[in-house]
Order: sequence, then structure tokens, then C-alpha cells
Amino acid sequence: MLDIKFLRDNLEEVEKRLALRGGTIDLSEFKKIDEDRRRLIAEVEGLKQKKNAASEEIARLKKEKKDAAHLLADMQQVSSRIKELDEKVKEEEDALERLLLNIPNIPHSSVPSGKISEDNVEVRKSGSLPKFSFAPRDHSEIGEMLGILDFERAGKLAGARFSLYKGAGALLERALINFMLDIHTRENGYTEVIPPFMVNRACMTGTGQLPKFEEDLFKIEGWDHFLIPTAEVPVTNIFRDEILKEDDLPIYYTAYTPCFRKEAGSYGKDVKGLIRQHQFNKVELVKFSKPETSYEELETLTQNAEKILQKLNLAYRVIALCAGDLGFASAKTYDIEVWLPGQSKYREISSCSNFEDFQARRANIKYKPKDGGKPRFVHTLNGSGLAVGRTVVAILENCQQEDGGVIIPEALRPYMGGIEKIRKQ
RNA sequence: GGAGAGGUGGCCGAGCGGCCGAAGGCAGCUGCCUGCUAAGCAGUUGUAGGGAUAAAACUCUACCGGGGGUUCGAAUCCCCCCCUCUCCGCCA
Repeated sequence: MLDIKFLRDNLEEVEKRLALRGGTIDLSEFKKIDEDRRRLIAEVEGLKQKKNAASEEIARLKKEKKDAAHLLADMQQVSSRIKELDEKVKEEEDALERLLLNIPNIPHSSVPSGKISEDNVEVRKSGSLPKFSFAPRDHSEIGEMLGILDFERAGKLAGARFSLYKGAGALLERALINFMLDIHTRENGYTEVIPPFMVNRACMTGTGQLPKFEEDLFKIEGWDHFLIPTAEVPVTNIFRDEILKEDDLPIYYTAYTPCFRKEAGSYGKDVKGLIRQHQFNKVELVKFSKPETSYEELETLTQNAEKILQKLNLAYRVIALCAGDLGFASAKTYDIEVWLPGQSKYREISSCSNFEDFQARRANIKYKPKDGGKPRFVHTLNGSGLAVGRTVVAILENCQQEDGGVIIPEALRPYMGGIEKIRKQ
């Protein structure tokens, strides 16, 4: 959510900067509602002032055992008028809130301009692409061949876009989760949390999934709860409606959770394999920072995620998303894309964003400055560290051998009971 | 699922339908005082939204879990909802 006062005072500038995302955003509706609302507030507050004065007067008269009948009659009128106006104010405020909740974040000045993913800018590359003396296979083929992934039976259990890991495959997934959490907690300074995997509507609104993207979420029938599409939601909302101390910041949390997404509108995309699932595992990084340092925090958060790929010896690149490709709540996003020989492509494995105060304003997360000033909104950031299923994909494809086996990256072996190679089971 | 208790300011905690935004205490801040610390004394300290302002000062309105209702007037009375806690049952 954007700052209403900033919007009011910088309407054209905001329109211009939002237009960088593509499409046009017309804020004239906002202007009208805001003005109506303020006019109504002025009117109703005047009446309330009058009412309060009269009530005092009535109390005084009654104490002196004098007649207050005329005032009582007047105030009955005023009170019902106040009630009417209060309802109108409420309507305007609701309309304003609906509007504000649907306005995306303003792209940061460092965000590359552009409308489509082709306009994204590569920031850096790391690692060397593997060379094969044979035609590298796709991960689903490798997984099925080795007997560690079973998409057919997963379909029987839950349908398309679900997976069944078996044996060394299941172990690999679990090893990666532990490996990532250990790096982030021991080397990168994050505190591990295990949040609920379903949350209420307020949380989803706080991080920006609602009200606009309800069709992407799984809702629990008969409850106002949703399965989380990312740990970002529960973890960012940990401090919802709280005022932190300046000395508490920055706060770094990491969390492993499964993630649930409907993937509505992606029919026909990545139908095979682990790339796009209704349920997948992810280790998430979340930061709460002071406004002044949030862009430095974004850089280190991205590096924290990259470190996992470096330790696994996987080639990747980091790209800065252009304005048109930014998520709704994000002011700036780096995607980390890992090299997948099976597709001869880099594919997203992490997305690291600074939301500035956009989520904090929605979720009402503030901190009190040490110098005694007014509480200010924190900046929130998050990134995948990493998507676990896609990391399995990367390992299977990058570390595959001609015989169909897969060499486990050294750093992961302690987590795999010392296994060096996955062979056909 | 059944029975009960409770939700008040950063925290604890009082509150008869009428100066209650809310006593008192703690914590915090500012002075004074003491060789330092502790104690003591005095003052001060919430959030949001309007108006005003260059910005403040200032001023108004709202806020005692949330939403309705009664009333000239509600933290206080009534209704609904949410949350927390205790006991019983069931259960990983």
C-alpha cells in the first residue's frame, strides 16, 4: 500500500512512475474519493464537537436540576445526522482502502525500464556450464529412470502438478532443506522459524496476495484460511500490528515450508516435471530492516541465496527485473536463474525483493526510532533461499552421468548419508 | 465437541452511563538533588485521522478485542463475532 499523503501530494509523479510497470493507472478516482472523504470528515467532526459540548451542558443542567429538554431534542437531530454522515465517511474510507490495496508498489529508481521479461538486465553470472559427451537428459526422465521420481503415481494421488519422491530422491529433497537451513542459520546469520502453513486473510492482505490474487490461492473450505503460497506470508506477518525497537533491526528469519499455488493461468506451461507444482518445498529468507539500509540488505540477501548455488557448484546468473516484470508488491527484484542443461536454459530458482514499506504499511509493522521520534514503517524483504524442488532439478540435470546416474555435489554428501552417486534403484 | 473465565495505554492494574484518553503502579524521558550508583522530589511520555503550518507549536475528532444496538451522552447497559486461558472428552 502506498502512503496516502504522498499520493495526494505527488499524484502525477506517482502515476508516471506506476506507468513504468505497463498499462495505465488512473488515480483521478483516488483524488475524488479522497476529497469527498475529507469534506465529509470536516462536516461530521464539526457536528461531533457540537454534540460533545451539548452533552456536557446537559450533564451540568441535570446536576443543577434544571430543564434540558430543548437541548435533548436538538441533539437527537444532530445525533442522527452524525450517524448518517459517519456511514458515508465509512463508505468513502472503504472505497479508498479498496483502491489503495489494488495499487501496486512504485518501482525503485534503479529498476531497469521495460515491459516484458526480455527487458530484464543480467547483473552477473557465476560458475561454468557443464559439458556433456552425450545428450543431457531432462530431470523428469532422469528421475523416472533412476526410480526416484514417480509422476504417474503422483497423478493418481492428487493429479497433475504434484509429485512423488522416492528413495534417494526423497532423501535429496530433505538433504537440500537441511543443507540450506544450516547455511543460512550458521553462516548467514538468520534465525530459523517454522510458521503455520495456512494463514488468515489479514496475513494474505498484509503481504499483498489479497485482495487482488485470491484466484491463485488454495482456500480452506469453511474457514477464512488459505494455504500459504510462500513462507514470506506467515514470516513477514510475524510482526503484524507491532512496533519494534530500532535496536531490534535488522531481523533475519529463514523458514522451510511447503508452498501451495493454484498456478491458474499457466496451463500448458512446464507441464512435465518438478518445475511448476501445486505443492513444492522452499527455504525462504525474510528480512525486516530500517528504510535507510534496505537496499544494502537486498544485495546481501541475494548473495545469501547465491551462496547455496555456489556451494553446490551450479552455474547461475542474477538478473534485475524490469519494471514491467516486477511483482505487485515489489519495488525491486533480483531473480536468480540456475542453468538447466535439460532445457539449455537458465530458469528461475530464487526471487529476491525489497518491498520497502509497501507490505509494512499493509501489515502495520513499525519501529520506534532511538532518538524518540514517531514510529516509522520498517522495510521488508524476502527471497527464496532456494526453491528446493527446482534445486533438485538443477542437480539431476547438471550432475547427470552418461550411465544415468547422478553425482551428488560434495557439500551435500554429509546430508545424504555419504552417498556420492545416485544409481538406478 | 461440552463447561467456565477473561480481553482496558509499552507492561501490570482500577474504573458508579456524564471533564475517563482513562486512577494507581512499573518502565521510559526531562529537570532538581546526592562524590558515583541507588533512593528521593517535580514534570513529562499512546495511536490514527482531519484542520492549521514552510515545518512545528496549536486545535479538533476517533480509539478501552472487532462489529452493531440503546441513549442527548457508553470503557461502563444489550446483541453478534473473534481471540486467549482453565477444566472435561477426543487425539498426533
